[in-house]
Amino acid sequence: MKLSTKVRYGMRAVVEIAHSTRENKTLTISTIAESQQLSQKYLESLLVKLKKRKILQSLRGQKGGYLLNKAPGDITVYDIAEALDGEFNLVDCSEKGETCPRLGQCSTINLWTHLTNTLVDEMKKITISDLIGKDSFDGGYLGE
Amino acid sequence: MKLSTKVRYGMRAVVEIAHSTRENKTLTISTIAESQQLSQKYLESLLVKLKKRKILQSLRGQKGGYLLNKAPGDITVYDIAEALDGEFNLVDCSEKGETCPRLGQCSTINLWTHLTNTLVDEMKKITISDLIGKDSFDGGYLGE
DNA sequence: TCAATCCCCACTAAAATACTAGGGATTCCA
DNA sequence: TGGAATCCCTAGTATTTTAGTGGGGATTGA
Repeated sequence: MKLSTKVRYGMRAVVEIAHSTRENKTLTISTIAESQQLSQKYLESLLVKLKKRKILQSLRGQKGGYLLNKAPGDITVYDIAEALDGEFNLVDCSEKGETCPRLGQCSTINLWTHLTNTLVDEMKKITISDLIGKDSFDGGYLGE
Repeated sequence: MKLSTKVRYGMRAVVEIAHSTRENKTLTISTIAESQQLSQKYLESLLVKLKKRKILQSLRGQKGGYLLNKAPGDITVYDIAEALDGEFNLVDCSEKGETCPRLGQCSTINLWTHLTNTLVDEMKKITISDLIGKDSFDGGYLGE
């Protein structure tokens, strides 16, 4: 069970854009694609999804590029993961339709939803601020 | 990102075996395979892994079958997940080798390890007791 | 002797992931 | 008006992971 590369690329792209936005600059697809070593086309497909979820905004034209659409503190890790991978769930909903013939009621489904919630809650607590603030680099919220 | 069927099947199998062990009975592969609707061969491959990790024990011969090898309270959800899917990690270790050329030091790797730890810690807190105790069925630790 | 685990292997099928590639429209600054 | 950028939609491929299926023979113990 691995996190998709989409989410990892997307997260790093948002972090890059956040730094740039802080300096009132836009960031172009080609710039990000180069720094992350992936194709412009593929990256574009990710950024479009993030824009649809209002996480990013974009400007067209010669001085165009991407910007954050919200304050870094208002963008959670979950927002980004959901935008790129869809709703987060460790098991498919169809599982709920299954019944455990031996136990009458399957006790494991509660376990999976509990674990899903644990992870989702944590992802919702962490924002882009936590990732770009200087404090976070050494000993902050996510530090060792 | 979904939990593998291995872990789901394996967890249910262990729960079944736990119930059976409580009554001092062994449980055969064929019995479990029937109740879970999967092939004996495939189930066998899962149970063998669980046995290697000392989660289960088995008896051969005519009255053979599977039993828990530990008290239910000593078997965590993580033990089972790790036995069947390998070490749990939301990102591959190779990620650590990557460096983010723009930021000097990539801040997202800490995020992924943090989330991995969050989930692993939670899985280690929950044991088979939590799943088979009558209390857990309504309003217990995992109830809802 | 028979019912069970044990152990090892080879193979397939299906699904998800991770891209690649192309093309044309629109916008906006210089 | 030209060029640099996003926008938008589509089709396809390649790789990897997951999820199994199937066979065969050895060992154990009531």
